[in-house]
Amino acid sequence: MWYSRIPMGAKRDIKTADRILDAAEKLVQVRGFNAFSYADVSKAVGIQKASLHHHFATKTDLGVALVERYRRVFLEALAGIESEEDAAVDRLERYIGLYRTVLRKKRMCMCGMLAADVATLPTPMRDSVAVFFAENESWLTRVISAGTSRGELHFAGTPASMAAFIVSSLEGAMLVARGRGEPAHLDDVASLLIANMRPPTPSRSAKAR
Amino acid sequence: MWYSRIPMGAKRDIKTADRILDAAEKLVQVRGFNAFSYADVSKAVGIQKASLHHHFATKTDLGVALVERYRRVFLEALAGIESEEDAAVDRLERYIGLYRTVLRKKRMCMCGMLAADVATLPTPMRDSVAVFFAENESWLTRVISAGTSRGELHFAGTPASMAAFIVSSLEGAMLVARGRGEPAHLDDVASLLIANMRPPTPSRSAKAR
DNA sequence: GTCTATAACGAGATAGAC
DNA sequence: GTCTATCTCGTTATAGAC
Repeated sequence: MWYSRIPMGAKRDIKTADRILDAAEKLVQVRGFNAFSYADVSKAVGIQKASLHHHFATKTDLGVALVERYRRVFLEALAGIESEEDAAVDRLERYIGLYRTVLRKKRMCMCGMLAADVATLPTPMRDSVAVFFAENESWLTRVISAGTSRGELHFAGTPASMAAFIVSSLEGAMLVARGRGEPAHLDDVASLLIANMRPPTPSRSAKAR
Repeated sequence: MWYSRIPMGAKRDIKTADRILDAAEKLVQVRGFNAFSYADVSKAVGIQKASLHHHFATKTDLGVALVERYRRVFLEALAGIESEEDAAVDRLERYIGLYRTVLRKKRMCMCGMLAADVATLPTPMRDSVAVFFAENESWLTRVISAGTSRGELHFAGTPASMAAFIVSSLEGAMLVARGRGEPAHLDDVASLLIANMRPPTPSRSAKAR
């Protein structure tokens, strides 16, 4: 009896919870945490409002689950990049690609969005958002350190400060791209970012002097 | 009769409207457009909710007035910088100072905030936000063009693309600073930004090769 | 121009049947 | 696990007295 009910029930539960998370994630990325409601999620998932509370008792619970899943998925993507690319520039291009993919779906980075909403967020969500940025900078610092020591990158400042700089530039580029209504803005910023980190090519740097 | 009433009435009207705008501006910069209410403004200004509607009939009207005033004040600040500083780097430092001042008050750039809320904004607000960024980039492009032609700046890319890059970096730095709960983040990004735009000093660039 | 009072609606959340 | 029904509160906005 129990052995037939629990696994099935658990499976269904997980699936519905994920569908809720998917819908809520999109809503947060497009509208922000304060501008979506259980009614919106209800419509998107095709389930009644009250049923949502069975999976996520409060909006805070839903929000915390949302950020934690986002962080986990992002970290997995970073690990994938590191295993697939060797050159620092290629790794950075792939990193930028993550942002591009989000913006192409007309969304903002979820944690960038939540950073704007930070004053109104429940504390556990706020903390998790801070960790997201710390994790990003930490990964980038490692990639950049390896790149500089191999002479693949060149810039003023430390790898850690450049890592922080990259996160800010890309988050800002997404934000401004939305504000200007011009998705291509992110591409322009990304190009310039990479261009200014490449080691000087003897033939080209002639123009500067 | 009319000559004594109209000027007085008009004066009082403007003053209250400005107090409302001040309170609402702060609320938008801290919480976002969807996370503040007429009740919040009412409390801050010390006037009843219904009275607010006399000055700004709808929240959309208030929002449009808010962005337009913000743009105007910002443009005046930019004009002031241009008249007080000559060197490109000094002008850029002063420009960055505008962002620093906002963040020190624990606020986000209003248009950066509204860029996050863009999907939920009434169209006239959205348009005005887009113009804010265009105006910023246009001013920066002029400053950077002058700086590069005088040899005060050095970087890969065009003045216009660097202007867009600077706006994105600073908006992103404010956003991430809030998300991380570390106001100093903006200073770090600003330092690196300037450092990577300075022309190469012969003695120091020795380290690179 | 400001007030009190209230309308009309949507939010997050709960109770309890199935 | 999902449903219907309902509660309570906060939201934007209006009516009309002063």
